Amino acid sequence: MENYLSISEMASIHSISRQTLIYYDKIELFKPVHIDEHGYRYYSAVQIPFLREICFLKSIGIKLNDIKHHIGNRNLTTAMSLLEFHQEFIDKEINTLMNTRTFIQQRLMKYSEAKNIKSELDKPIIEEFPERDVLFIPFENKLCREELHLTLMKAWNVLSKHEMLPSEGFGTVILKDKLGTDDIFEGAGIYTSLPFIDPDMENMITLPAGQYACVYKYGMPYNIEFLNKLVQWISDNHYRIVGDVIDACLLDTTFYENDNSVDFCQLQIPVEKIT
Amino acid sequence: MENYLSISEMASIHSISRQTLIYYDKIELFKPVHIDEHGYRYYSAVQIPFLREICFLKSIGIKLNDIKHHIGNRNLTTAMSLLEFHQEFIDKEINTLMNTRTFIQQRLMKYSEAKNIKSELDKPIIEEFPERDVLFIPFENKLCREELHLTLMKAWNVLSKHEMLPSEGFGTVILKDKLGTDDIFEGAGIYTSLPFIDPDMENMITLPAGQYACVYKYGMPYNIEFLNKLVQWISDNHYRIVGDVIDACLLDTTFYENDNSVDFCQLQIPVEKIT
DNA sequence: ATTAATGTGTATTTCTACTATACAGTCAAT
DNA sequence: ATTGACTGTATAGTAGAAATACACATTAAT
Repeated sequence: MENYLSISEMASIHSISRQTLIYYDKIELFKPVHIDEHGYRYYSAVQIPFLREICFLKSIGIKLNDIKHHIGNRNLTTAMSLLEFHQEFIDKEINTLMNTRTFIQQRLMKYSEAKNIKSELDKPIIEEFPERDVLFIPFENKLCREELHLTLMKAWNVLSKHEMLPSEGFGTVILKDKLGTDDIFEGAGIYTSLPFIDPDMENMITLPAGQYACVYKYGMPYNIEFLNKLVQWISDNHYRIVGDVIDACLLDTTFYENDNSVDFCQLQIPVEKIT
Repeated sequence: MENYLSISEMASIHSISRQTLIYYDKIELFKPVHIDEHGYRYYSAVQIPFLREICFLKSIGIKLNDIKHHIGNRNLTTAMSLLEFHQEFIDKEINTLMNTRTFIQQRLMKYSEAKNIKSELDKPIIEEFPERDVLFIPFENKLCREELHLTLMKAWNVLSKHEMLPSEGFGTVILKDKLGTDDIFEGAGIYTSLPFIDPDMENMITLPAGQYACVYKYGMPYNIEFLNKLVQWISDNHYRIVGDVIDACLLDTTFYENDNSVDFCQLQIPVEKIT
C-alpha cells in the first residue's frame, strides 16, 4: 500500500486539483491503477511521467480528447507530428492576435484624434490629405438614418467577403456636381477605408490627395446646414471646390456624449486657391 | 411597420445567426425595439450601429458581459480605456503563445536529436559539451523508479515556483567520488536544465564544459551495467574521469517504442586524456 | 471512547457563447 | 387549402474544469 499515492498526493505533485483527477478518470484520460473497497483511488509512481506529459500537452493548449488519443500509443514519430501540427495552430493564433492588436491600435488612434479635436467645432481649416483608396457603395433610397446604416452594413459585408476587417474610417461621399441642385444626394453613398488593396475588389474608388477645406461638427450627413456653411466659407475665402465632398464619421451614435445622439464628423471638401 | 427589420434581416446584415440574436435578447445584451402580439421581434435601423459595435467588440475578444456593461453608457473615455485594457490582455496572450512556441521548438529539437541518435547504441564516443547551469535535487530515499519520478516532480515544482517552464533536458547526476563504492547513489539526484538564470534559485549547480565520454542506452539510471561498461571503456582508452556522471534522459517511459518501458538516455562522463 | 479535522466518494450546478434540434404557431403566395 | 418560409419557446450539447452539497472514512487529539 505504501507504494501508492492518494488522489490528493498525485494532484499536488502535479499542481492540479483533486477534481481534475476525478474528471480525468471519468473521461477515461487517466485512471488510477487501483481502487480500494471504498472506491478510493490509488495511483502508482510509475504513472507520474504519463500525467506529467498530459499536463505538459494540456499546458501548450492541446485538447484533452487529442491527448487521450495520442498518449495511449505514442512513439517518437507521432509525438513529433502532434507538436508540429500544434505549432502551426499556435502560429495561426499568434497571427490572429497580431491583427486584432493592429485593429485596436487603429481604433485608439481614431478615438484619440477625435478627443483632441472635439473642442474646435465650427472653425473651418485647410488640411492636406494623402490619396485614399476606399470602397464605395451608393445609396439606393432617399437618404435618412436607416439608409445610412443599411448602406454602411452593405459595405462592411463586402469587406468581410474579402476577409478584411473594417478599418479606420468610414463616412459619406456627396458628388460635387450635385451641390446646389434639387437632389444633392443623387449618386451619393457610403465609403469605408480599406486595410489593404485587393485587386478583385469591386466598387473601389480613390479619394484624391491634396488640400481640403475641413470642419468638425455634430450632425448626420443629411443635416446639410454644416455643408452649406462650409461651401460658403470656401467661396468667401477665395477657394474653389475641385472634387466630391467627404463627410467622415469619427464617432457614431453609440457614443452618448451628445444629447441628440448624432454622429461626430468631419466634413472634407477638396479645394484649390483661386488665383 | 416597414421601418422595422425582422430578426433574420437584422442577423443577416451583421452576418450572425438568428439564434445569436435570440440569445442576446435573453441575456439582455441587445433587445428588439418592438415585439408584436405574437412575440415576433422587430428591430429598428437605428439599432444597427449598436449591434455593429457589439459584434466588433466581440470579434476582438471582449466578453459579452463586459460589452453589456460598457455599451449602455459609453463615452470616448470609457471606450478608450476598454480598448487599452484589452490591448494589454492581448499582449499578454501573444507573449504566452510565443513562449509556448519556443517551448514546442525545444521539444521538437530534443526529439529530432533522439531520432537521429537512436541507431548508434552501445558505442561510446567523445563529445564536447558547453557549461550547463541546472537545478539539482538530491534523492532522499533508495534509488528506484518511484524515487526518480518523485524527485523529478520536486524539481519541476521548484521550476514552476520560479515561473519557469521545464526546459529541454533532465536526468540523473551521480557523484564521481562514489563510483566503485558500496552505495554508488549516495549524494546522487535529479537535475533539470534551466530556461534562464534566476539568481534567487536555490540548489543551482553548474555542469562543467569540456570533453565527455558518452554512450546511448535504453535503461534506467539504476541499471548500472551501462555505467560500468562506459567506465571500463574510459580506462581502456586511456582517459581519466574528472567530474560527476550525468545520465541524461532523452525519451521517458511515455514512449512505448521499447518493450520493457525504460528511458532512452545518454550517459555523459567528463574525462581527460591520460598523457 | 469521543470528537474534530481531514480526506474521500458521488452528484449537481456553474461558467462562455453559442449551435443544433424538436415542435408549434404565423404569414404570404399559390 | 396547402405549401414553404419564417417565427416562437424549450431543451441538450460543447470544453474543461471549479465550486458546492452531502455522505462516509481515516487519523489525531482529547
